[in-house]
Amino acid sequence: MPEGHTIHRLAKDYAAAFSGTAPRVTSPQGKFSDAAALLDGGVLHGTDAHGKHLFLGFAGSWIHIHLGLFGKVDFGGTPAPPPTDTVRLRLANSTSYVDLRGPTTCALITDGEKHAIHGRLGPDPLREDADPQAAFRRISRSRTTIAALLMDQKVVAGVGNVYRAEVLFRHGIDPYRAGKDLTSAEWDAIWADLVALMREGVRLNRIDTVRPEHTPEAMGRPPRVDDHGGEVYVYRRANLPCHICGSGIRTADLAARNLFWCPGCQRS
DNA sequence: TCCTTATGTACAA
DNA sequence: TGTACCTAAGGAC
Repeated sequence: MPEGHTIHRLAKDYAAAFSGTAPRVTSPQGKFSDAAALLDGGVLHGTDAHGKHLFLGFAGSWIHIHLGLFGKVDFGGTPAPPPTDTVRLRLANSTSYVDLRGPTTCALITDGEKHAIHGRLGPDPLREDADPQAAFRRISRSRTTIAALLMDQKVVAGVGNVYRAEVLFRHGIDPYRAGKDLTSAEWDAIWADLVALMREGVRLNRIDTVRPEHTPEAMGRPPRVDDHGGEVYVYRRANLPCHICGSGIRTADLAARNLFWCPGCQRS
């Protein structure tokens, strides 16, 4: 689940259920018990998200959450069921509960530490304060592939393996092209597309990247939903025919992640 | 019941 | 570049 759109959606959902209330804060699994005891009964004043980092605001401190590859969050109404022994953090008030499992990070941090995290992250297409030119300055100076640069959170924050593969497909760009060979106009178009795709991702809580004219329905094929919840052009479609040109979708290891692209549609 | 895999990151060598 | 970390689902036996 967790690319940037998931985290921004979680920030909204945590705020809707708990902002302005003083939830019970517990750590059934135990790894966050000391901090939970400090926060228990304090008011959650708001939430924030930058890239894949989620922040829950309490007086004088923040809970910093990063889901990593496995982290999951589940919301529910009262009465909350007994927590299972993998729940790292539970918030519960008179109407809702939310459980966090398997995060890479769940830590209590100061304002200053939060500020430092923002400082090391690149612009986030889902944040109003984002400066896409800051990303282009790094990209246009780099010999690294555009596929790797899009996954580098210091360059752009919030893009993960699905949006990376899909946005490069939508712009017909070979994932192995060097960042320095990307034109300013190409970057502007990619950025605008990421903003639109990721906003839609927050709204629908899933990743859909296929244009209306390319859906199976529009192309006279049987309806199909990919097993990650949305509909995509190339992500995890290795060896299947491209929706547009019919070429077999290719896959390769790039920086320990699976890269997917269409050799017919992404030639340069 | 075991093995693989996953939309991620950090750190060691 | 490799490895460690965190969890759960699905598939092979």
